[in-house]
Amino acid sequence: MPELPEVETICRALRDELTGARIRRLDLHARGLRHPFPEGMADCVRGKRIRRIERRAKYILMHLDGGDVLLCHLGMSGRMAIHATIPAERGRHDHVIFTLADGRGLIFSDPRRFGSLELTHETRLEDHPRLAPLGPEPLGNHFSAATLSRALDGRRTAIKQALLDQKTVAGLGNIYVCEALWRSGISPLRQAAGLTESEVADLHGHIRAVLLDAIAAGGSSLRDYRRASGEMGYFQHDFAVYGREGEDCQRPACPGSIERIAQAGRSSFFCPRCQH
DNA sequence: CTACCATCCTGGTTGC
DNA sequence: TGCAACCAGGATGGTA
Repeated sequence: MPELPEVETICRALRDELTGARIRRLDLHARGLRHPFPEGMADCVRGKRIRRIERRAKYILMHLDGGDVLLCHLGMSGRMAIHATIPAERGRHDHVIFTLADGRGLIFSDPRRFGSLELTHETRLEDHPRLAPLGPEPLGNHFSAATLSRALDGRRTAIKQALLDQKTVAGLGNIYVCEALWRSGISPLRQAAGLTESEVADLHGHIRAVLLDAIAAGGSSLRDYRRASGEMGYFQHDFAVYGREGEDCQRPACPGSIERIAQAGRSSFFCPRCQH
């Protein structure tokens, strides 16, 4: 479910609340979600302190004592919530429960079970099969108009598809791709390699801008997403196109209305009047 | 490379 | 009101 801004919002809250906390125990109430939980994960993390929490693409990385790293992906419906105490009754989709030494709980729940929780080590983090293929962080220094241009070079697939591909740039999903393309005035149907240099430069800037705007709003709360504190994000009110099929285009003086089409089985929302 | 398909699951919404 | 169809923010591996 969550895309980069939602994961970033959750990550910041977890970082504020959990850095330095010690894990008393980890209880797994499933064999795994998208992937099986690693053998011995609960034993490995027991008693360790959470040293540092960071985000890579849509993954939450929790660095523990000894260099072990928990790699968590929320999939489409995953939630991470901090509780002052462990609730007496386990929720239907609470698959992973961390009990901290101070009595608090961190609960990973995921109705659709597309999320994942894996264990690796700092020394081989970048080689991890989930992380190794990822493209640059869109808000990082290695993502520039030039690197985006290079990533799109020679790709005959639609720009919509190319941007959803995590190898092009990491962390975008359906919502923010639609929004960035609208802000850029570029049709999702355009061939990726066919964008002009100036269009790529616009797109690069708008990808960053829409992500920063969404992070500033605490992410977007559609069905499942909540911040780690349980609060909603608010960026869904600022969508220009996502989920706005039939509504008037918000671009000043544009008489168009938002259309929805399917690309590779996913919905694309755009204004055919001002996105070329 | 590319397009396309299926798959992992559950739950909310829509339409009859 | 009931029920079935459809839809969903993702990632991956297979096929042609």
